[in-house]
Amino acid sequence: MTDDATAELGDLLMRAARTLRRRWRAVLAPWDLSPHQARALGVVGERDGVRLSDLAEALHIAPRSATEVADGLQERGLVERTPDPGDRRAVILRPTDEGRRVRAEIDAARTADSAELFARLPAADRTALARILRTLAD
Amino acid sequence: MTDDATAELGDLLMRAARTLRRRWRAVLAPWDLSPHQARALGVVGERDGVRLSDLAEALHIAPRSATEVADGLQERGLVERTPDPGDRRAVILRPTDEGRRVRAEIDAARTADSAELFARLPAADRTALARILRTLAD
DNA sequence: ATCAGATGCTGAGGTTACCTCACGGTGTGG
DNA sequence: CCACACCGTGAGGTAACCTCAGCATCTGAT
Repeated sequence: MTDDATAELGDLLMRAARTLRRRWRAVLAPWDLSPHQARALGVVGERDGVRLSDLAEALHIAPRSATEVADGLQERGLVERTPDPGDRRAVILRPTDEGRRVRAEIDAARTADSAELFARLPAADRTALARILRTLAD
Repeated sequence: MTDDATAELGDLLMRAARTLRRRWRAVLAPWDLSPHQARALGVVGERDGVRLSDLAEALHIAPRSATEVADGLQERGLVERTPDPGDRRAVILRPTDEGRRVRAEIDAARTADSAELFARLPAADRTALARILRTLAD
């Protein structure tokens, strides 16, 4: 395979990712959440009770920025701040009941959309794709 | 394949794309250009002479924002604004000599990096990946 | 036991990359 | 020939990041 073809591979990968990102954004629209907020809600709901600093690490953003993401989610009533009983400096983020509900809905919608997109591929291709991508992702 | 596995496929695709994006950013560092600026330089150099509005369309941004991207590239001496002889409202962007040189260097570096990354894969996988991704990208 | 230094969150203020709106200059079709 | 559309840009706004400083709190070495 020539260099030219590998360069195109990068391009194709980017394009496919963009397709996925666009669909993801569309899936999210009904809840009026940004992809980043949805991801944050996912992190908070994953383990029940997450420190702000843990959220920052999970989202690869500065701790200060995690405060803002939490503010946004809290304003929408999806998460709440509670004091950490073990460390009075820290704040624990927990999903509210609605937060848990929304998270579950979004999760289902995302899974359904993903299934729909990848249904274009025969099963063998899906397996191959997964294997190949695993090799590429760091 | 279960829904769960297709959900993971989406995840893997995003992760691979992120790897690529990170590398791309690193490749670009020596020229102190953002990915977006590099892409803009690529567009301007591709067809010699591009309208600002064409640039906007190519980059999927508002015309007003293309002005700013052009400003940035012009400040670095990589492109220049020339009047469109056929339409006195319009501005044609052209790469300067250095712009052309930088574009070529970046292009070579990107191609080399892409080749290095995809060299992890056997040739058959590269072909398969290209075919599969083409199916997915819109 | 103490206290110097590290850690956790957030206010203040900055940057970047977008956006919309309004405008002046210019093309164009009825 | 002129109403209207279109080109680029100034003005001003927003979202999502950032750094730095500060306060409260924890922790380890002495």
